[in-house]
Amino acid sequence: MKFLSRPEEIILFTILKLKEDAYCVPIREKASEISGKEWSFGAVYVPLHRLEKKGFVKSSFDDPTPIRGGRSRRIYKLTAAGMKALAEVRALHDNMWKEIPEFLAE
Amino acid sequence: MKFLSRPEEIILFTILKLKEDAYCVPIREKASEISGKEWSFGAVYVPLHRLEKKGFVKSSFDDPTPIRGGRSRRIYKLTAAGMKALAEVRALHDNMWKEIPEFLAE
DNA sequence: CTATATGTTTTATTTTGTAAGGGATATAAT
DNA sequence: ATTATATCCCTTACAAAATAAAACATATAG
Repeated sequence: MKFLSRPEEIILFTILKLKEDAYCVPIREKASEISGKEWSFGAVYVPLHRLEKKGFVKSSFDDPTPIRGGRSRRIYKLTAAGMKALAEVRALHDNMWKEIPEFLAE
Repeated sequence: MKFLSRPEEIILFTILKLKEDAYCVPIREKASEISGKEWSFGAVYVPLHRLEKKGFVKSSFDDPTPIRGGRSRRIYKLTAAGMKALAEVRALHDNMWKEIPEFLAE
C-alpha cells in the first residue's frame, strides 16, 4: 500500500479547500466539520509534518504581524506531488465504488 | 477519527464483491487488483482479524472436504455493522468530493 | 505587568500496517 | 508407500501512523 491514509487525505483536502487560510487551527476545524468527528491538534500536526517531509505540502510563516495575538501563522500549501497523491486516492475510491448501487451505502 | 482505515475499507469491499468466495487467497488477489499494489498475506490477515474482533466481519470454516488439497477454507462475511462502517466511509468520500470538479483528479 | 486570545510544537501511548516464515492436509507422481 | 506439490491457515516481530494531552510562545487588552 502506498496510498494516502485517510487522515492524510482529509487534511490535504481541507488545505485545498481553505486556500490562503490553511493553517493549523482552521484545518482542524474544517476537518472536524467534514468528517463529523473531533480532531485533536496532534491529529492534525503529526500527519501534517509527515506530509511536508514527503513533499506533499509546503509551509511558510506568512504573517509577521498577526492581528490579534498569538504567534504568526504557518500556512500550508499543496505541492504538485500532493495534488497527485490526492487525485490518486480519489480515483481509487471512485473506481472501487462506481459499479455498486447507491442503496448499499445506506 | 473512527472511520475505517483504507486497508480495512478495501478488505471489506473485496469481501462484499467476492460473496461466497471470500477467503484469504482471493481477498488478497482482488485487493491487489483493485488497488494496483501488492498485498502480503499479513497485510490481509492482520486487519481481517481486527475486523472480526470489532464485529465487522464473521468467519466460518465452510468447506469440510476441500477439492484439491490444503486445509478447509475460512470464509468471511460482512456483518450489518461492517456494512454500515463501509457505507459511512463511502458517504464521507462522496460528500467530500462531490463539489470538486473532475479535472482536479487528473 | 497580568490576563487572555491565538497558534505552534512535542511527547508518550495506542493502534495499525507489513514482511517473513511456519504449520497443516489433500492429491499427484514415482 | 514415500516424496513432491498444491492450497490454505496463522503467527510473530518490526515499522509506521494516529491520537490525546500538555507544553510553549507572543501580541494585544485591561
